Amino acid sequence: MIISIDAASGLAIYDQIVRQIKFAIASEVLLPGELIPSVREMAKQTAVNPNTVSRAYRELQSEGILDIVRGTGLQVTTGAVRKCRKDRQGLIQERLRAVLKEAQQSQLEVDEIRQLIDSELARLNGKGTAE
Amino acid sequence: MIISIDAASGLAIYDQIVRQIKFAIASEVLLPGELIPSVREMAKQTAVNPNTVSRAYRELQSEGILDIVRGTGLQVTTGAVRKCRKDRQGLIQERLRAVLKEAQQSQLEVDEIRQLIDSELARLNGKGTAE
Amino acid sequence: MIISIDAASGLAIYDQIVRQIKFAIASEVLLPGELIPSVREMAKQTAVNPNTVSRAYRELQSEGILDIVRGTGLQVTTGAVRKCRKDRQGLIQERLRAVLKEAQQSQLEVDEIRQLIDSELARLNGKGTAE
Amino acid sequence: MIISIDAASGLAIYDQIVRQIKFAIASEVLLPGELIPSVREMAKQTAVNPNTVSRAYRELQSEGILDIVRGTGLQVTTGAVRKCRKDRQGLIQERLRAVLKEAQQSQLEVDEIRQLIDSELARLNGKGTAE
DNA sequence: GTGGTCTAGACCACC
DNA sequence: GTGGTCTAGACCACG
Repeated sequence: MIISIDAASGLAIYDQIVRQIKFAIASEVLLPGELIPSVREMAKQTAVNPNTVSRAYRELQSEGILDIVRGTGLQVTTGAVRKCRKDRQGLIQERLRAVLKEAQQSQLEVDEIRQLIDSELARLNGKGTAE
Repeated sequence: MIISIDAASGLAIYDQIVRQIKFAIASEVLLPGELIPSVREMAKQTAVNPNTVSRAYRELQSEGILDIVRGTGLQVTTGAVRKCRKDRQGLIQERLRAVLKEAQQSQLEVDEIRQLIDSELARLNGKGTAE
Repeated sequence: MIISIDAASGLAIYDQIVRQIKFAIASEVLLPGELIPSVREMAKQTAVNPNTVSRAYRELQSEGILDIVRGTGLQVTTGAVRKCRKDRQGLIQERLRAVLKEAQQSQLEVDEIRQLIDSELARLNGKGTAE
Repeated sequence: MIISIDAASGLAIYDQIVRQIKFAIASEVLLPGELIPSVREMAKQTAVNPNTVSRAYRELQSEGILDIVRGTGLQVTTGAVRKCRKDRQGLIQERLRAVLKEAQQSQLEVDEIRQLIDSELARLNGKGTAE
């Protein structure tokens, strides 16, 4: 599982971690029962302070998505997949809605918005395919 | 000009005001030379703290989009339209890109993403038409 | 509202704060709509690090007991009283149960346990009355 | 001797073991000279990590309650009974005091607290009798 | 002034 | 090794 942090995005780092882990579980990159990377390991991998990682993990625990195995690590719970699947679309939708609402408010022509969307999707796919 | 604030969106309120005023100028809802609503009036209309409105106006002044007319108020500068037009697409694109990138990272099927986009666009247009 | 922290109790400090605030709300010492003491003020009063207070407040927020009023402080929500009332007995019961279970396991005579309870209750009441 | 561990209680597992062994000695369920269950056996019986059991035993050794018999195991020392008897009431009292103090702080009516205590005692006795 | 976030570094309990 | 807790101190956004 690869977590990529964009410190300049304006989104809280801990929240980026939370969301990406939910997505990983939703798409079964992380499976129930599996141990997620340790706080220290994730901190090293993402170049983020361990406390920040810990906060993200705590959040996931309080949502019932992770379970502590004392002295061993944090485990994906059995109910996590369903919960994360359910969350995934909502998380994306929420942000998408805000952006599209703003796009509309900007009085850009609908065509221009669609064009922007298409070019960005193409850009992402191109990138994804290229790598 | 109607400014609508979404306090729950997590986005900075002053920034929502800044962006929406830029959009209003770009689409010539606000014209050069025109006075924008006073801090007090805008604060009342948007139910936002006057200090926050003031901060947004200060930001726009420092970008050369608004001009102080002593004893009268703030007016849109002559160069504002071109500047805001130039900004508009970039501001939207930046946010759109971040959202679509996350959508892709979430491993949602491209079809599902497109579906979400279409349903949100329809929702917005429906709302816009209805009102 | 007075929060008293016992650092030697073994209970997490943030949790002591959470519980005592819940109790204050349950017994209407803190009322819905009221602002609770600021993070810095509470930190000063309890001689605890502001981060620790902040964590307690965040926990209460995520349980829907506190609400943020941007730039102003944290407010007791309208639903908080019911929620805290419901929690209160459970929180006490949980700890009481554990202690009594251990007391029983210790093979102390039931009479001895009752005697201990009575003497502790008397001690507390005496103290409470005296002060 | 039956040791029952409550992993969800938040109390240190090794301490639960220490205390219950002390109680067993105080009530002469474990007699001086007797060998206590091996680390491995105790670990199996309680479903606890052997290291944790080992730590508890080490603690009891350092308090002079257990004695190592080389190649054989750990036995209860002759002075243990007196020591554990002396400790027992204090250990219970300490916890009881903390819980009752919190109960009082919670502004629950004294009657309600007594009711809780009685129902918990009844519950425990009922359970104890049933088994 | 308010809370939110992040970093850095410490100590503890458990495996 | 694991996570949990706490402290100290910095910076930001909002009112």
